Amino acid sequence: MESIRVRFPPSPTGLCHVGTARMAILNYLFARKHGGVIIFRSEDTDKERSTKEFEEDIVEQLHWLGLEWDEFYRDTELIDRHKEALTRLIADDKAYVSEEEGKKEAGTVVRVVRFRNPGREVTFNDVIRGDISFDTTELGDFVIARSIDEPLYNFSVVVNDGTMNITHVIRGEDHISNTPRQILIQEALGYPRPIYAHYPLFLGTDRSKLSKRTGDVAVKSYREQGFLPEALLNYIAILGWTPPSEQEVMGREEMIEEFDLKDLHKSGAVFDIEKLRWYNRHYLQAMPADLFEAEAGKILKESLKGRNIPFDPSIAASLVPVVRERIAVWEDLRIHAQEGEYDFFFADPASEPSRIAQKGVSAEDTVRHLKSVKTLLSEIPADAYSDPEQIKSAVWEYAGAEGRAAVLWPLRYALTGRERSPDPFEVAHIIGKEATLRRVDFALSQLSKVKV
RNA sequence: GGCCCUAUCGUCUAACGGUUAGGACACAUGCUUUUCAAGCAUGGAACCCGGGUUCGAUUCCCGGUAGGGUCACCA
Repeated sequence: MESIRVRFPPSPTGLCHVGTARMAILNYLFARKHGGVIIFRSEDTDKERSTKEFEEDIVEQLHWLGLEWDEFYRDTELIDRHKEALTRLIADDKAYVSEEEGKKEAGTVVRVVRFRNPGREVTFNDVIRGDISFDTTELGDFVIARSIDEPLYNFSVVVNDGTMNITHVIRGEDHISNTPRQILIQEALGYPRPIYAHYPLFLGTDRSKLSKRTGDVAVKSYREQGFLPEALLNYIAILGWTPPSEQEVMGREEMIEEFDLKDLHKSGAVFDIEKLRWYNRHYLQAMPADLFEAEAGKILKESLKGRNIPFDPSIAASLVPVVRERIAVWEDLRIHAQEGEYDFFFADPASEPSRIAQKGVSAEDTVRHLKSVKTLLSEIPADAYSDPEQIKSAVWEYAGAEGRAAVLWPLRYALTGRERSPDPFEVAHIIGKEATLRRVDFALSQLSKVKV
């Protein structure tokens, strides 16, 4: 077979959505697998709805996902070849100019170009679905151009695909019903028929076509929420495709290696954000520590600033493992940070006296425990705080003897001022000996107030 | 409504006539160094219905039902 040529033909009438991304990903994997050429073609035929901004967004988001292409075109810049084809069709009497009432404004007369439909059955083979047949007589002499200068989508794609020697048309099944009329035009123009593969659409949670109504669809919005491109790429590719290895987590190269159109599914799949989050957590775990630290630090710093809490980069650095196991998406960290979940790492908490004691444990016992713990913690050298295990072993025997909850809860609360937090040893390790002892002292002073 | 497509746990899926119908996400319970998170273990959870074909159908065929897509001078 001659070399493979595929296309990404988004229409720039909206932000890049996950459906656009999927179309690009599937074409990309296929082309790269076979060493083919990828053509990005902005289908801006509809001048009223198409904008430069949308086109830029699509290009930007696809690049963000790590996709590339070899050639770039805009449909409107291809008008000469559309006109040539249209003229030829009319000259051959395969299309004709028709004067009729304008649909947009009643009473006006327009001259549209209609395709002379031979009216026969069209059967085409779809790699994913097998043979599909349509009786095209019901289509009638459909309109292919508003005027000689304004070709319509179904006409211009055929000319574009034909003149660009596209060999494989891989697109969503919403185009199945366009295929027979495109084939008719294609045959009238004498272009070879490409190989078709129509994959099913992503579904929203209500099982209808995924749209703004049924879920978040803009790639940009996932990006802003802090999803990683690898995660989105992996999830979108795998949803509706089972590679031979049946692996779910795969990087780009691995996916290219395994890709085959035949393995695409025939039925639609619900786009599940929970599973996407799971993928994202996975890729966040795999992220190099320094990159993770940079991003996490940025978010923490920004959040702390709003509450006038001093940011300490070295503390932020040691927070990497703590944060890493608590978030699936960067947005989670933003929310947690905003709720003050990490404030105590950077500034002493204002412990509520009434919450220091573990439920059911008296203030007297709690004071006794905290004092003992303080002694134990002050006896170990400051550099032992570099290892949470050493802190733990200093206190562990005592806690075991007196009741872990009774001892450890007040310690943890004294250090964090929160009902929920990482364990006290991890916290002590991060804030260091000095702050640890200071916070225990403060809790003790708070308790003395409540005792009266 | 016409035409086209589809049909396994809540969701994503495996199975290519014979399986205790497998896995992942989510969920529930338990465990681990109080709480939270993570991790680990365990558990509940599916073959749309009816006819055929066959010794035997989740699997093949037909019909029904349900869901989706599409019916523009949008793409």
